[in-house]
Amino acid sequence: MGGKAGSFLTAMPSAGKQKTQSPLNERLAIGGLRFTPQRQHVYDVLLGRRDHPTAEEVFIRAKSDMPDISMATVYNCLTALVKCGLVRQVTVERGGARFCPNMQEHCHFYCETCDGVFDVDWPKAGGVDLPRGFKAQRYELAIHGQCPACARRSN
Amino acid sequence: MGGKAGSFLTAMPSAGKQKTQSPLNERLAIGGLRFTPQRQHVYDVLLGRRDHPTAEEVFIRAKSDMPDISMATVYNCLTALVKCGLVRQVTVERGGARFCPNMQEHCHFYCETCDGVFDVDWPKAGGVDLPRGFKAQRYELAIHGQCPACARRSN
DNA sequence: GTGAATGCAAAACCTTTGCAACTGG
DNA sequence: CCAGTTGCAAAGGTTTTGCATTCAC
Repeated sequence: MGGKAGSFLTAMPSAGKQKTQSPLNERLAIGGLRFTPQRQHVYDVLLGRRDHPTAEEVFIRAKSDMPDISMATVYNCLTALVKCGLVRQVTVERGGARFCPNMQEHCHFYCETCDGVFDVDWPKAGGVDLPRGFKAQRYELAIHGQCPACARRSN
Repeated sequence: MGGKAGSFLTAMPSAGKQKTQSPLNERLAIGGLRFTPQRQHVYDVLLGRRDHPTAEEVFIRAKSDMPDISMATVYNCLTALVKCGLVRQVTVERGGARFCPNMQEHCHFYCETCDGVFDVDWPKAGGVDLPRGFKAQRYELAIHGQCPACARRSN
């Protein structure tokens, strides 16, 4: 709710503002999508922050550097980024979807107290015996509980 | 669930109108919630079908036997059932939340083609190394892919 | 040049809320 | 009796859509 929903994470060598727009460029092309400054910028906004912003939060951050960008375009860009495999869409129980540029195998930990979302290593995705005939493409594990800060506070 | 549409699937072992309102009854009481005919009926609707209906689908089904029930009440009942541990709320990427009266340990398989939701055994919930300090309360695994029928059709 | 993407506003969709009347314990 | 629940309608928040304009390829 009110809180900043900050979620820091495992140290990631993310680095800000690399000029390698190449991957976006090419990834979009593969999917028949066009490269636009808006898509680059939305992607940069996501890369620049390691929390898991909602579409609206992305919009606000994007707008500060690109005042004319619209909400509809942000949704369009996010959808394009998800389609070309650079961003994961994370569905939460309450509130809007969140977006995450970490494409490594991992799952999400949701703090029920502060609503923060944290990345957690999950190397062995899979490992479920599916009934015959089912074809799995993607596994998503959500863990609900309390993050260290909130757990400490409620002790 | 009553008489209408009776043709197929007399199969459900559940039997109509059982008098065992006891579990709902008690479960609600434990949480300080009241037993009402609406809550019983919404629960019956969920038990009577093994798919994973949305709130609106529950509403439509409930309304056929209880014409005065309102959407707000359906939401209220579903929330109450979730709170007292008789129903799971399942969040999907597209469309509204779905509700599932199967409380055994299992995960959900989402067919990307037909949007169907299937229960899959998942005995070993857990098995993730959480960073120090995180306290897990609940694990939810979602598997996305194609169900047998859709997989066959797209071959 | 042409179709795709943008920006804007309105619509659609899902869920919650306020409130008077009702009811379960 | 009284707090919790219902039904209704209206509001709230999120996402999509229609359309004229602009832009990437």
